[in-house]
Amino acid sequence: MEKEGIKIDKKYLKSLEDDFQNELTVLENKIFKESGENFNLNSPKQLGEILFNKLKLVSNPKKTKTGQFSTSEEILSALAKDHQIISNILEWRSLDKLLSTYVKALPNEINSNTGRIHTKFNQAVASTGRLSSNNPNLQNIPIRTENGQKIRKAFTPRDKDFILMCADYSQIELRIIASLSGDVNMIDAFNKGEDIHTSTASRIFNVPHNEVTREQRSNAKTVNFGIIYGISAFGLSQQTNLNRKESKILIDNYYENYPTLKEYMSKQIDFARENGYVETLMGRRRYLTNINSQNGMIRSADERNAINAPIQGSAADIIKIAMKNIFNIFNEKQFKSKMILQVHDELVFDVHLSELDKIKKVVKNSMENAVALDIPLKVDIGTGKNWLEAH
DNA sequence: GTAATCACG
DNA sequence: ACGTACGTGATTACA
Repeated sequence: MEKEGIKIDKKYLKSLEDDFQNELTVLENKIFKESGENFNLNSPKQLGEILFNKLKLVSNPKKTKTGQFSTSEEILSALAKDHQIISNILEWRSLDKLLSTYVKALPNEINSNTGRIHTKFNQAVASTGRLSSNNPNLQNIPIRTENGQKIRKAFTPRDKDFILMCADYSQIELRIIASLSGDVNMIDAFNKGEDIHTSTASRIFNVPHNEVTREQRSNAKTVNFGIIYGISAFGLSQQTNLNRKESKILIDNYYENYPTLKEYMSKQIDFARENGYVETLMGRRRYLTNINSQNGMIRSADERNAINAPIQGSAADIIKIAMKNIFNIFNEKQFKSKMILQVHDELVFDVHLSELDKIKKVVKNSMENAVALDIPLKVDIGTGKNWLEAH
């Protein structure tokens, strides 16, 4: 994958650079006018001074651990409703991030021999066994916002005879925790092919499947993610519109509905206390040296890791097995198509058009059957003339 | 070199 | 009472 690299559309990025730059200038002028002075918008320190000392937007502003005013997205978003300047700052921030980290930086990474970008995939960095990517990081290319999606479009097939293909695991971490725990309620939902978040919502809010509201599904989704992270009532309340008490009730409901999952989580923590490590499906260990710490906060962090590491790590094991099998088949069959990126639960391929049907089958089959769990693994595949379309 | 922020799964 | 979600990397400011 490092050697193959991925092609980007340099001209397109250049025009995007101009668009973003123009928009930033407009926002900048508005912000400075509203502030009554020019300053470095990229300095959280200067920005904090303006917002909270000069304009006095709130009476008791939150500070970071070094005593500086916090101007994080989380803090500013809460103020956006009442102050136009805030929404302009947030917009400027996100646009400037995209411009400096991606639009301007990526073209400089093109290798002059291949005309493509060659990242590094590190195999011994992440403590859970995931890969990481750097120089440049191609595992955090934007996708969530509209402007971010414009950047994804810059990633293309290597030439006119190729097409990009993405294959991603659907809900792999929840499927893993369902399988490892053996919780029949969650296993059932996956086996029936149900939308897992709707299914969870139906259970924890005690309403029929077809009466689950958007908000209920959204909250259930957050709880499902929280479970993977080693949930706390506080953490959940931060991520939802629920307060701490409501969050606790929801978590208790969750455990009542998935009792075997709860049991599994307790057993993982007990195992870690006893042995000082936890392990993944394939036996990769994560040592947890603070699992018996007297300091509650430090101990809790290791307890969350005792839950999370086997899940995140097993997902990493599984996709690595799939990658190895795919690589071997590609070699045997002497395909012209190449595997070019891995993004944790997703593989990206530069596919020769003549091979598309075969490649689709090989990849889907290899990923879905990398290991046998108590639940089927599901893989979604897409193709397109750029990375956004293929997704 | 560290802190703050924010991009992704 | 206290402080908290898991895993990464890049950019920028600033001491």
